[in-house]
Amino acid sequence: MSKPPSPHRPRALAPIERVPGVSYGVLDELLGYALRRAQVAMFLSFHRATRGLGITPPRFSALVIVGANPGLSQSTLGAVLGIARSGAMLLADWMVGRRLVERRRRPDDARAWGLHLTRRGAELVEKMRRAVAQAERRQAARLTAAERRELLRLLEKLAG
Amino acid sequence: MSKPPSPHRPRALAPIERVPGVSYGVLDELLGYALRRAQVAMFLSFHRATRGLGITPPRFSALVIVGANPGLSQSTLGAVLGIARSGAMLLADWMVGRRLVERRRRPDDARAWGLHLTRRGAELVEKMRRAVAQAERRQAARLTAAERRELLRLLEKLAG
DNA sequence: GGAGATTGTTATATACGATGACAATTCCGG
DNA sequence: CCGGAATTGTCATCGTATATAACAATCTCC
Repeated sequence: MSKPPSPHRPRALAPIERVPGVSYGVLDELLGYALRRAQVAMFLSFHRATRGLGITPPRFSALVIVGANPGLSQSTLGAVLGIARSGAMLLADWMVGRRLVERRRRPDDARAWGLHLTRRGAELVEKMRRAVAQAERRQAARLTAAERRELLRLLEKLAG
Repeated sequence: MSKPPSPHRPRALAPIERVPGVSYGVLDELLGYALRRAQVAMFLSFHRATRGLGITPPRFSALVIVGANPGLSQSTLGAVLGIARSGAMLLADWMVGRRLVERRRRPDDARAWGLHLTRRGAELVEKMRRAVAQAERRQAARLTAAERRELLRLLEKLAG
């Protein structure tokens, strides 16, 4: 069993433009490559829309998840986001440091913390939610509403 | 102008499973989130299929691009992949170190190198191409052929 | 010919995630 | 109810991939 390399990462802070005069070979036929280009485009749109909120997609996801599941443990947060416990802790530290989230002891399990949005956190989530929705709308403006729904459906189906 | 945070990265080496009993809130409606889940799934499929070849998606892309554009400069390679010159150089170093690619002086420009696949590189690209195509086929088996084409089309349209 | 852009290179910094260890606590089979 | 196994949060450490900034050599264009 070989050790897996690090996952495929969108690295660009600028759109990945097609370079004129360059042939892309088999890349043009591959879902993986198209997926990455689309993700970089969405990331940039996200970043533009949330500039100044100090947020990133993982942080946004974490806040939304905590908001939707009060009392969630850090381990479960990590599982939901697909990261290790240690990473979930750093994320929680960040949220707590900004007073967006509180750690409360759980009566049922003295090992675990329960994560809860503060009032401040809830307000920020709402602000972010609007900004992100706008970013989505702007980027997805390249598609019709029906195409957007279809794309969402196909992505879910592909990811399983 | 705030400094951009690092781009949205798929971090998981395991599929991002839905955790039962957890609500995903607004995330379920967002293209960005669906895109990431799909990309992680494709990355895992890629990794499984190319295990042992010591390859990653960026390296694969770089080799394909060099193969399709003999004599390409490192700067252009970086532009195509959407990374900085310095990163393109590391990628080139890796390819040259494995004797998959040669740097040849260009008669028209003494600053730039021209990158060329070696015979060994061309053979590896062909082997990889087959493995990656198989990975795509296996993962995209969740979709019909028509759905796969439609997904590709929508992703291209979204990325612009 | 010279100013300014481009190319490759190097050094440095940063961000994010994994891994592996640890103590406290909980769970579970007997 | 007891003791081993699993889980939780924490910490220290490592690895990878990126960016940025500087530099010399070279090219472009006026």
